[in-house]
Amino acid sequence: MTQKTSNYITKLRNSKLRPTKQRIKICEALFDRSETFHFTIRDLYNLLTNNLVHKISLATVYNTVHAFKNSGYLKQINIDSNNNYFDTNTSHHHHFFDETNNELIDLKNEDIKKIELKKIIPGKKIKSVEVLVKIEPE
Amino acid sequence: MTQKTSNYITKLRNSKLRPTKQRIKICEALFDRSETFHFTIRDLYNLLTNNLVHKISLATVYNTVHAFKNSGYLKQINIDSNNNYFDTNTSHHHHFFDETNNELIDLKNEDIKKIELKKIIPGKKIKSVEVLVKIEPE
DNA sequence: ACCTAATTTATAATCATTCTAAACTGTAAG
DNA sequence: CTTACAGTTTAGAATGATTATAAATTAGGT
Repeated sequence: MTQKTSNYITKLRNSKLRPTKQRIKICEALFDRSETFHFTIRDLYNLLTNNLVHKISLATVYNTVHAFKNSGYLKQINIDSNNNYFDTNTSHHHHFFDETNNELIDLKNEDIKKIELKKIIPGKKIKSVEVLVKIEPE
Repeated sequence: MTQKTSNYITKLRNSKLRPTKQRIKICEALFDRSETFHFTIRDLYNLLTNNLVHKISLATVYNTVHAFKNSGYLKQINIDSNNNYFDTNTSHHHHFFDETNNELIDLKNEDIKKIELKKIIPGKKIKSVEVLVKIEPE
């Protein structure tokens, strides 16, 4: 077994999932990359079923992606109600979004000046601060 | 005809919509308010059909809200894929979102220190910068 | 190799949203 | 004031994403 595969098995076990053939294939599609990967469930499903002999059902893709999201191995990005994206970059960061081609680009936390709020909500604490920068051709 | 009603008719005409009974009712529900109103289409539909004798169809609510969004009289707020909100506050501002009760709170642009990006995308210009602050009980 | 609980899968169900086409209405011309 | 017609409303159908179901299959321990 390769180092990569045993790494996937660890991720799966940490997500309370047994390492099955289908889930390993999903891990390969998601994590065997040099760049971060922004995708919709449909993107991932198409990628998996176009390239592989053994089909993986849509339900399994949904279940596995959501388990990884819940265990912190994937981040969900909220752009708008039409596009539900996930991100393999789980560090604290933000995004550019180009609506002309639905392209997402990471904006590293250090590439944005610290966000300072002058307003607080009594009885509430801040859970997260997300910035979305929409861009368009010049 | 009241001042308010003629204001609604102006909004409708500017949105390329004829002022019909249904659309005036929708305007009253949306714009006859002292505070900004955050709502989903379903919220608005329930509000309209619970309180009024004459029913308004869901399709008309969708059509009218989207026309107002396109003409700039409403702003769409992207929280997550489950909740598609609209906002009667069309000024440049941001939001707090409390997931425990799905409550949205405005964060005025002057209540946040100017956001400065150290990264640019060649060939692209910035269209909008949206900040979403998720909060939770302390 | 067996047992059992977890998993996969096709399919159905659900939910938000959009589409459709027939009935209705606002508007402007006569 | 009436008419004509394009715009509007509406119920219901269609769509598309997501979730649920339940029967067949599989993983992991004994």
